[in-house]
Amino acid sequence: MSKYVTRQRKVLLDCLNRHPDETFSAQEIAGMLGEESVSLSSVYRNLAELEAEGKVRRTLKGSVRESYYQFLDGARCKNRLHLTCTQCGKTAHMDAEEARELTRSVAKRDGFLLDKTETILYGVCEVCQHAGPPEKSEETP
Amino acid sequence: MSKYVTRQRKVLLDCLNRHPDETFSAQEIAGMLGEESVSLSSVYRNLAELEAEGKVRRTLKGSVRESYYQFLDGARCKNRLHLTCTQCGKTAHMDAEEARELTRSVAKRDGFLLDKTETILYGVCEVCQHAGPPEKSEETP
DNA sequence: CTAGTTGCAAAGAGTTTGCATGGCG
DNA sequence: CGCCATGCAAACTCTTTGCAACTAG
Repeated sequence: MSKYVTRQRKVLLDCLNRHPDETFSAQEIAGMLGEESVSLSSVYRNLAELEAEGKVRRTLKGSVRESYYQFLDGARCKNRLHLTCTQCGKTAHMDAEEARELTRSVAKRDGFLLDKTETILYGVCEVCQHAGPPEKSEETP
Repeated sequence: MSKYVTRQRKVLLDCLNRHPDETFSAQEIAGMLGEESVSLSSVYRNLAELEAEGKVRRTLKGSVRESYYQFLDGARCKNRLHLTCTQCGKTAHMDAEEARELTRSVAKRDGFLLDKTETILYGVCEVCQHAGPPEKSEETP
């Protein structure tokens, strides 16, 4: 799709490459790049292109009507399932073997053909578990 | 929350009860009830209430910016994971034992604490697999 | 009668699009 | 120089909200 290598495109890709496991809204991304650097519409247009190329995944977070975009490292994501932390937003990759087992189990027991690219498992990652639950007002006395 | 039993509320609940495993957008629901029967805003307001009570789950489908609502049968969903078919939109329930195994596996191998209420596995259900892939234009010759 | 609900229309928020300008090749 | 990409602002869509009228209990 992309025929020209523009400054904006470079800045965006650079940013995504630096944050392979995180998800951001279009507005957050525009903010990270500096509002003056890339216009919001270009961010949207480029993300849409990247999504079509399979280099970026677009998800809908929580109950909000806002899209979140995540850079996909082809090699790391191949045949894996994603584990996204509902607290810090980072994504871990289930290893291929484990993913295969799950796929097999679901196929056998439920007759369900799991789609690895669409499915995301939500929960709390190791780091956040140890950090304890998010404090309600301040730290627990 | 709901203190009064209004006609609109009855109609909506009735409809949801009739379609426990399917997901619909607010507009689709309003349509099913008959536009003249319940106003769109009331549909939204009641769904929001039901969601807060945990009787309805709100998800964001595909890459669209539209919310989809699904009636949750408390008993059936307890401790289960949901398997939603990307083709027909219906949801099946992974049995409790299988869900427990998966939770355990993910905890041990990835240190990830799975959230059963948030996670939905996407894929193709048994029926749609046998029905073959969705025809592109018409039936395969 | 009183307080929760409804409907309508207007306000909001995120995303998309039309069009002129700008920049890559 | 030609065509793609950018920016801005207007257009869109889904969802929320304010407010007066309505109605369940």
